[in-house]
Amino acid sequence: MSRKAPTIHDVALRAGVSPATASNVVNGNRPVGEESRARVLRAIAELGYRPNHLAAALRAKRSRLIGVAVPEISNPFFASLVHGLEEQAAASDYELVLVSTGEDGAAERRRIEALIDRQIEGLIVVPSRDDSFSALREKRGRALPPAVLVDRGCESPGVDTVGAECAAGAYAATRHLIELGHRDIAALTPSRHLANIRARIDGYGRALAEADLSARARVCVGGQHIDALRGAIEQDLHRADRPTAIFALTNVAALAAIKAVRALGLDIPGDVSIVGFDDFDWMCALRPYLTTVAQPVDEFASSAWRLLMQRLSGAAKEDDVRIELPCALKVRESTGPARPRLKIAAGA
Amino acid sequence: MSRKAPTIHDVALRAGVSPATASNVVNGNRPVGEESRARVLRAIAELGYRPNHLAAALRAKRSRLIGVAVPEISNPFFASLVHGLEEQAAASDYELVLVSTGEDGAAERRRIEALIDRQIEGLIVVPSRDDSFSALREKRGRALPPAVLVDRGCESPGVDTVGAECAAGAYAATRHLIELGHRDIAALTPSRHLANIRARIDGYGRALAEADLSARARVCVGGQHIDALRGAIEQDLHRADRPTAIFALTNVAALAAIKAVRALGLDIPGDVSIVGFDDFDWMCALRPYLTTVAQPVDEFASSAWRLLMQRLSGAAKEDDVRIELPCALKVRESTGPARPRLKIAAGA
DNA sequence: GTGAAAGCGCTAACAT
DNA sequence: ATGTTAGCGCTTTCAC
Repeated sequence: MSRKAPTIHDVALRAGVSPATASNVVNGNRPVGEESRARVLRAIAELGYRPNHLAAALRAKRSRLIGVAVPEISNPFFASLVHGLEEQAAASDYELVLVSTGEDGAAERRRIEALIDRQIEGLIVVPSRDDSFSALREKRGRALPPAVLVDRGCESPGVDTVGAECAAGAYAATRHLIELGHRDIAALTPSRHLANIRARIDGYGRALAEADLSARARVCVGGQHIDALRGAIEQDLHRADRPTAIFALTNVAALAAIKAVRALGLDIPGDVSIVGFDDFDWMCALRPYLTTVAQPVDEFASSAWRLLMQRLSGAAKEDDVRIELPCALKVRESTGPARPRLKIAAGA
Repeated sequence: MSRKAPTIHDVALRAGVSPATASNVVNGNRPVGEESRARVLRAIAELGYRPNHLAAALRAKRSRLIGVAVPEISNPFFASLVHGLEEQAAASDYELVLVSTGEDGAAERRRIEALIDRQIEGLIVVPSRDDSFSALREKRGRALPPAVLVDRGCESPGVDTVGAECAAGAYAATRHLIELGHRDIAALTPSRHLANIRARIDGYGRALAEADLSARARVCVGGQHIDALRGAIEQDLHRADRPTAIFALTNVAALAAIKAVRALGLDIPGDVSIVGFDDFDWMCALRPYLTTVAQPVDEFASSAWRLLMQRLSGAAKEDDVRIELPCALKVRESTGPARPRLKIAAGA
């Protein structure tokens, strides 16, 4: 270790000016004369001075830190979201403090409170439950920083939100399946507790209803874990009146559905068609390329960032802003015409 | 906005003790009497006091912030790494500040310096180049926090590193291909500039050499971008003596190889076998399940964290610690026996 | 345009 | 076991 890092005081000393002036050179808060500026700059270079953001943040009450909380970083959807947010942060001279909540309410609250205790200026959250944020506010009173909820909790009062038109996306996907002649279409979902999931179920239900298929609606709820999801849909697939198509309501559900169908030796889309949710590279690498409802995740990130910056600048109006972005149905190879069911597992 | 948040001073006042005692209750730095402790705790609850980590960090010179820099968050390998690190952080009462460097040296330096200016206590980096860290140290002198390099730069002096036994992994993969009868095995890689990639190339070369196939070695360098990679290997695939197997040295290269092979209407593994690198869920969802060299990414995270914590506690010895974890060859469906080449694109 | 002085909220000496 | 004091490094009044 060399001697301790130079402070702005050292810079000021060496430049023969006051700390205030040195500070003003570093972060142009006030105009500084040609002469002084040059000397300060020189001193900075000579000393290798670097500002201490912590101290600046404490004094100015601006940490330039944004807290980000997602349920699970390795989920490609959330990973893409974080990626987009990081890009925005880098461009606006902010840093991201990232926590993972694991779809667990208690852990979520602890992690988000840790973020707040660190004086983050704003919060971007994919909550584990729709009411997570309201619950948090109840606990913390008005001491919450500006926040934007993404993907989930899109009806939460008192906070801006960004989500997708899930009902429309799900409707389009289900229509697609119906037009292919499917009449037994199962929806596979981790839970029914999230509004965005319920919107997907609604879209699915509406498409069925329009085709007079309401009686055949079946929503298979499999839980968060992929193995549980897979087990749940596998049971359904074992029935004599097994579905000829599965609409997976999340990307994890899609993976589970694929594995279940494979495990039973059924062909995609020959025996069972599959529509997934979300979209990323690996979905169109291996066969069959997955038909899916793509959410505009990059726009999620940029919209959430924009909303948050507006709140931080105080330029936002009182009302909560609700952004709903359209989904896009990507028809690829995992969906095909319905065929009469054969007995399953009748050999290779 | 309600009135400003209570400080530890307010707590002390209300509990009728000194700020020091209140502080000691909050973060058990020194023992506190039963009586005082109870009153402080009550004051904290009544006031809804929350400590300001920024101020604590400034004073104690311990930010409990760890900087993490990865080339690209949405790459599933890095996403898993970050996920693992976040788990460790949550368990040790640290927070992660995450930046993305985009495989770009200049951006990397800027982002990492931003991290340092925020007084992070330690740094976990997947550098964009093997010498990134040395270059950084040159610029910043000894003012660098303890750091651990993961995956890349594993020979950098003056810093602990965690990586995989890439040469052994690549050797095993290539042997596997050779045992299947392949003699024209192309290696596809984004670049040759990273030591871990070179180790993979070495392992590949050694296996070829042992089988007297050195003359047929071909390393196809395609660049960072997936389309470029794909174009590069597609060219190779167009040649009359096209490879019957491709060993993709990264997960992005694997994706590119698959797309290229598909685009030419070739069958995997019938016409071309493929071995990938890294391992994650989607690799064994769609067909054919990808044969791959799996790196122990969770162990990367836990080892890196452990090393960093040791440095932070001062318990580490002087010497750089080098951890090399074994890879595992996962033989699945994308590799099969070599078949004589037929003319390509001869119709459906 | 510049400087002096006063803290931001907290913890670490040094007392007792 | 507890209190008193003095800052951490910075920015911001308030003067000039």
